[in-house]
Amino acid sequence: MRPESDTKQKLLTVAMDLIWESSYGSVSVDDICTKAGVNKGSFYHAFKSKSDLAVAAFERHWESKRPLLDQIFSAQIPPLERLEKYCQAIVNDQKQKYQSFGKMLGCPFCSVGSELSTQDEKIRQKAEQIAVRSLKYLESLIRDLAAEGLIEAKDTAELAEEILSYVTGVLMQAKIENSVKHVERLQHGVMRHLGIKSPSSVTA
Amino acid sequence: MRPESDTKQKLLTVAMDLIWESSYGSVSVDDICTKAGVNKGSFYHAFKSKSDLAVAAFERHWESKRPLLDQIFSAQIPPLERLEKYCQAIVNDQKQKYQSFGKMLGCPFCSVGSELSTQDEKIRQKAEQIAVRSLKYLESLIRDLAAEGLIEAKDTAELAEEILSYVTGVLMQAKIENSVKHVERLQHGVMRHLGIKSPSSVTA
DNA sequence: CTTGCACTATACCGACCGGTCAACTACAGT
DNA sequence: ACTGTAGTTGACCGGTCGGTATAGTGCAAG
Repeated sequence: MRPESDTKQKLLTVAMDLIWESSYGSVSVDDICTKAGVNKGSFYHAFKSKSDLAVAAFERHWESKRPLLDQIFSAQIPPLERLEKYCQAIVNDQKQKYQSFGKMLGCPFCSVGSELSTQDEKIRQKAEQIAVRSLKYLESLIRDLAAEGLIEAKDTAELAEEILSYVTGVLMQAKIENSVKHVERLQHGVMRHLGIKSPSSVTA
Repeated sequence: MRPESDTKQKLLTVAMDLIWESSYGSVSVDDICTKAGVNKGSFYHAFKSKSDLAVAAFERHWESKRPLLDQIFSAQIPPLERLEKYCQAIVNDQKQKYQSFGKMLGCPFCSVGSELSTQDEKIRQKAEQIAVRSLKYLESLIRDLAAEGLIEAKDTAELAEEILSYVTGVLMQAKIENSVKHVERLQHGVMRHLGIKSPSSVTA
């Protein structure tokens, strides 16, 4: 086929969708192949295992989100506004998924990471790597918030980890509660953790 | 057998252990039966499905933790000390599991809840119920902290949800990172979220 | 002794699992 | 036209899945 590897791309997209909607364990290779319109043999020509596909799907999903993240966390934007946009992007994403699927899906990296971290080391490492990448955005944001005197941060790295834990925790609880309500207060909770009082701008 | 249902108890305990160590999807009914020394027939005499067993195991695990929780959150203890003990209990539990299994296991309710919330409504509801029970402890604690003037809490329920999200988020990240380091800062992070400065007592 | 019942034991079910394989196709370089 | 190779196809593998069927056990009440 001409288009490089159409098959690979299709498999990655479909795998991410299916696994995000249910779980790694409950989605079979056949499920993925069927929905992607790809034969079993082609699957194993493109990826050497189901686990391998999951790792690649993680990477691809992150890459697909990067442009938006780079935009949100742009140094051109005042840090407080970055924070707002970040939280809003998460909330919007979750709401959109909720409308599509009728249920809260949470963070795919965390859901699968939490499911498989004790069993599949490669997937655990990938989930960890993505957490580390997320922390880079947050650390930079926190430093800039401190530079503007909005917060006092002696321990930037630790604070970033706390924020990430909180954000992912909220998404997990929202999934368990299967409700958007919880996640809508995300920004408020993040602000409280950072010790920022402000009602800030409207941003609407 | 005399001892009521020894079989049932054994299955519940073994199921919790195995599922906590790996995941719901990767533990089979046969695995559970073998490790519990129970035959398949007896399993399905005691529980009508694997999912049913999981729900019962959740309930049993919570009940086994209740005495400790009631003790930690006793109104006889100053609220700040309750908070410290709560965090310490979690850290100790995680460390102990880490030593036993060589890996971080996180919170079983959250791991399984996150894995199955979109697929098994009964398990989702059980996980949610346990979250609600946990919130009761936290809300009461927060009210008492406010009564002592240690924090200002207009929105007790929301604050309790935030703390629970943070705590479970930390446990999940610790599992993904497979490190105790992260979870050791739990108390510090909780204090920050509550806006309590104090280095407080040593408690060591 | 006999009946009834809670519980156990094991063989078994069809469906499905992740993964393999050899035959095949399409196309690039020669 | 010939060959090497990347990619495709679908039948097929042994094993395992959650769950069932049925026969058998020990025991307490009649």
